[in-house]
Amino acid sequence: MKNLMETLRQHGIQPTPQRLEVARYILECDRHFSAEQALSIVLERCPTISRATVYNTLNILVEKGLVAARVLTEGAVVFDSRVARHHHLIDTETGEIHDVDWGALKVSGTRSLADFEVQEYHVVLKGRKKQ
Amino acid sequence: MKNLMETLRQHGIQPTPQRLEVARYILECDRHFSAEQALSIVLERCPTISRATVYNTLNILVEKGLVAARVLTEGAVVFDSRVARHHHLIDTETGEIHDVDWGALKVSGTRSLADFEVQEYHVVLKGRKKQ
DNA sequence: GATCATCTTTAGACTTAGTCTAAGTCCATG
DNA sequence: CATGGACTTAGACTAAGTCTAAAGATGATC
Ligand SMILES: [Mn+2]
Ligand SMILES: [Mn+2]
Ligand SMILES: [Zn+2]
Ligand SMILES: [Zn+2]
Repeated sequence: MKNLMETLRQHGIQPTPQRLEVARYILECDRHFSAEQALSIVLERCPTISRATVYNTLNILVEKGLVAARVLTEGAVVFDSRVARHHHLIDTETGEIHDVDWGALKVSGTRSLADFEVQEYHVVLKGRKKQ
Repeated sequence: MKNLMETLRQHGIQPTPQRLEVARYILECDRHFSAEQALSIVLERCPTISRATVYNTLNILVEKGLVAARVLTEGAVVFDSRVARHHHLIDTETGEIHDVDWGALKVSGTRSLADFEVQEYHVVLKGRKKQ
């Protein structure tokens, strides 16, 4: 959607060609992707981009709140272009990660955790498609 | 507690000296530990044990239900000697992982997730100690 | 427009967690 | 004693990610 360059600027990120390619990938791709996935696709359009730049860019985007980094499965951090809070369901057969709307689940008790101040939480579900 | 050798046998695991050392570590250590942590401590008592054996043993213990493997933070799978279901709270300042009793939180809505059959779920909370 | 500082990118080395392999050890059984 | 199975070992290998040092681009200032 809307001007990528503008979006980056509004978030205080200098829009370089490399950063724009990474950001473009995020808009076009699956919601959840790893840094290595992003790297290999961005490389097709921008054959000289370095691994370091892709990782740096993703980390900047996380820092500035444009994507979220989530630790859901083994092996690689997953970047999530949906930053609004929601839960995740992992298909135990395929490994696919599905979003679960925040409103679909209700968690109670988080306010009463003894001497901890809870800043955020989310539910990680595992299951499989019916049938 | 109780005879380690017996426990392994009861779970269908051949109790070798190396496996007993790994199991002993689990009983004595922090509840949540990484494979590399286990390796470096077990090495002190059993200086020729190999990395492969420690990883293999941990994986067998998981398979047989004696410990649980959890993906909670970046960087390494965490093994959890408390296998009964519970939630986790990650201290954002120290990185420490704390257990939250299953009964302390209530999650509703997991049964009504459209075409998914939920097999298990847990809540991952982030926060910090009050004060 | 030339100068200089700062920001950014690059290739590749490096690190860490984890897996794999091939050879060797240690039984048990015939 | 021979064979086989289960187990361990060292070390090579892989994959994700970080770091570095040098080169390149940008931008403010004169
Ligand atoms: Mn790995
Ligand atoms: Mn790493
Ligand atoms: Zn998501
Ligand atoms: Zn736990």
